[in-house]
Amino acid sequence: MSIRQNQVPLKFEPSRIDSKWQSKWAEDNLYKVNNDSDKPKWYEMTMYPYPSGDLHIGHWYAFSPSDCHARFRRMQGYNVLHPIGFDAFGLPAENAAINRGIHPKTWTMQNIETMREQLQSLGAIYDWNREVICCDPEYYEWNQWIFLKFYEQGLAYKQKAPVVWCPSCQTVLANEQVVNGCCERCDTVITRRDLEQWFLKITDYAEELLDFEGLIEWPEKILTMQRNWIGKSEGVEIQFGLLNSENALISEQTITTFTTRIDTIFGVTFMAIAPEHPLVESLTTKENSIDVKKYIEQSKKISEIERMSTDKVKTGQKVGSFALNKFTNEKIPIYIADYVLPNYGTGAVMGVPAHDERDFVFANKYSLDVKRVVSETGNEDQNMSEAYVGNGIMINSKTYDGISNFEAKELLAKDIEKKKWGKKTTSFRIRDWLVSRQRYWGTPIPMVECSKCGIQPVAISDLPILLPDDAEFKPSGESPLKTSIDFVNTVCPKCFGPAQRETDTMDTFFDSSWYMYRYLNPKYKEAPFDNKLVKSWMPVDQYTGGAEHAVMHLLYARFFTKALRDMGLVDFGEPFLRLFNQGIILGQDHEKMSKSRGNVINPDDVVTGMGADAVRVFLMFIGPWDQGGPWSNVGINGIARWLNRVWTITTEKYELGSETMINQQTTDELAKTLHKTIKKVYEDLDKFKFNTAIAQLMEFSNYLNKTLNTKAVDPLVWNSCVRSFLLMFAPIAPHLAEELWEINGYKYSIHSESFPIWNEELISENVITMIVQVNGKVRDKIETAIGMEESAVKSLALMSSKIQAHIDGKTINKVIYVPDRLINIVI
RNA sequence: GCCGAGGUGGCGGAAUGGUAGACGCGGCGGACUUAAAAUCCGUUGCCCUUUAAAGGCGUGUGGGUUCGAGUCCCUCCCUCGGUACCA
Repeated sequence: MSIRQNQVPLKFEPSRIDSKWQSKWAEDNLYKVNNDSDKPKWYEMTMYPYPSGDLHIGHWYAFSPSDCHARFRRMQGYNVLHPIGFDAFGLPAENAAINRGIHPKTWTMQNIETMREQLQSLGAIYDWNREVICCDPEYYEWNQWIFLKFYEQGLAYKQKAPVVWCPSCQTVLANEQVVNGCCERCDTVITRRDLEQWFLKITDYAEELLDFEGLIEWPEKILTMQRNWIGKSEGVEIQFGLLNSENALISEQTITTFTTRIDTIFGVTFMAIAPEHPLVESLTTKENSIDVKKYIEQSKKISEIERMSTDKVKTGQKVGSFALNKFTNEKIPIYIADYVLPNYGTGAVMGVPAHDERDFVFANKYSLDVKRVVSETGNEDQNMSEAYVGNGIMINSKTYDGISNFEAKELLAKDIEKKKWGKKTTSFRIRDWLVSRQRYWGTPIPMVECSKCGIQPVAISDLPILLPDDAEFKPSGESPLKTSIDFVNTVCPKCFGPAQRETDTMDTFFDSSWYMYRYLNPKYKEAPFDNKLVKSWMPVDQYTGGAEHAVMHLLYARFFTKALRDMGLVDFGEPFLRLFNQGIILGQDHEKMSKSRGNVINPDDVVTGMGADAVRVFLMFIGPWDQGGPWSNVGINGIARWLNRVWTITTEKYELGSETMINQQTTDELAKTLHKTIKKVYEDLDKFKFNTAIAQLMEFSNYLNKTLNTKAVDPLVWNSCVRSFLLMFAPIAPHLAEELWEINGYKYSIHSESFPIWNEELISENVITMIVQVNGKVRDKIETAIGMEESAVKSLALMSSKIQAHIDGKTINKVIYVPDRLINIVI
């Protein structure tokens, strides 16, 4: 794919120009960002890449438009910080190490080397002095520092939690390593294991994370996804009594369920609890114990697989005991069922088949009663073919009959609280963030376990806790750090006796939750970030990146900033004020790019042949940035042609011949076109509408081309048009713009210039094309002066022979007049 | 299933409720050339028409609102993305 057929030859040497300016900019520190500036600040960030070792076209699609936007802000007069770094910890490094025997550190650092070079070929305004590499101890030391702060605040805690386990590889798997319930590497069916693991209490912030007030401009789609992810629902917790099969109360104990539909309490016909529920054992009667055990075993194994592949198979197992509905005094059977999740609500569900789809399916399968208690407009039929989940009037609910179910919800909740049977409560879907990874290539969690003092935090003065080089990271069934004796054996920070280090490492989302602070001064030694710089630069004004990070990364980052704020470390609550999500670049076949499809485009090949600017411009031109779109080897030729034309227009000698006449009208028209162009390009770049901005510039260059042929304007006017054009071109095609700026004899650098400003007066028209419609259909167009009266336009329109032909003596019922736009004659 | 985005020429895509198809690709015709490529000029939604003029039809489907709908409302179909037993 390195040689494309029918490639349009360029009039300039792109590789020469690219490297010429890239090295000049670097030498001059042109893009070094000054922290002290009179200009207003603009912090524009793009999500940093994982150093996979190869910069693919998707990276170009993410980075070149964001660079263009940052450059535009720069030319608008902002002091712009547009940093880049590497998300350098993570699984692929460890996999490469396991497969190829290279140390993860070596592999990662080599990849960063090559990717840094590839990134430089973009010609972006990155300030490389601020590069962040999070596998560097200089960075992860502060991960540990922040972790200790979280621990101090009670936001970090250790608890048993299940992990996905591959019995064959003897290793913990990440969710994405599980394919159809099997290990992606060896295809073995996975199981689960309970391990003591570290969590961050993001749930403390669940309510506040739902508040998006502090954000200026985020896509509604992302907010919805975050809302759903947090999953707030308000309901009632209510206790049920417990009976054995002889109707005797088992104990004073009760079982609590959470429901959002307390209005259906009279329709409860069974209770379903999670197989993991703590009361399962005590509720299981002798005659059911074998079956219950079997069901629990089975759900442990199958649940994950079933969940992924099948839809809504509801199974359960009777435990033998009964629950007592305190409102009806009815005795209802208790089941364990894997559709009830142990970690949501109370892990127990009151089954109301008539008004819940899942309960309905379950009741059908086990022949349980269906009892309708909410009536949809008078329908009291008890033979239901499906659950009725809507609202209505209460029936079969004793004293609550006849009122709306909304009202009943309120009354019942109050009643329950009065009787002390339960309480109103709010439930969240979001769970605490599990940050422990049983992996080598990550930040060591700075904790120590002492047999005398228990879990102890490492002293801040002992940071960083370095990742040892000698750990065996090949899978063994334990955290790899356990194999480094020197690492594990340490001294208790409290009693100075022998102790062991925590051997889990941190989730890489920990790194990316605060890297925006570190960019400000990645070398800062006193703290994770320099407060003075945080005050002047944060929060990030514009963040761009893929929508795949809608919930995890973006939610974690918001949580971090709120937690840091509550510790008094920052004084704002949102890290990213504006967010824009780019789409996905597709292959030429309109399919997602993948090696197996063979439709991958290697940007290096194209850049070598056509230059960075051609690639940048094409990627921005194919369509709206947030929609993504297909690459095209043929389509990029159009860009090459355009760049050639730009080259010609801006380098050709413009001189008036002896017989050339300067035409005032042509000059005025050119000025108007220029100013219209400036307005359109300015407004489009502002809103990330690169495709239409470029289209407008193309139109303008076509117009300039015509002017070049007629030479009917003064050379001074011509030169100022070329100058303005180049300035608009600069953020889009920075190398070529700089070269042409130099050829035209302007002072280096174009990238230190301001974006042109348009003059609204020059844009206003005095003659417009009036559309004349008959019955809403365009029949003629007439030139009229601006601001013409309706009556005048009407008589002009009626004079048109084309219009006459359509009216043809019929009576005019009505005339719609839109000033300076159209007139519609209705007959 | 639910949530979100979208469906416009041969293709990528433009269009504050007011000229549908900007800009570009591709195609066609011409100029230049021994020739080809490149370049330049012209042309290009479909139908009818020898051509032109003049019509007619056209933004996934079917309805509606409006003087006027790609755009607003309702029904359905399809594509893509996200998410999933949340009680």
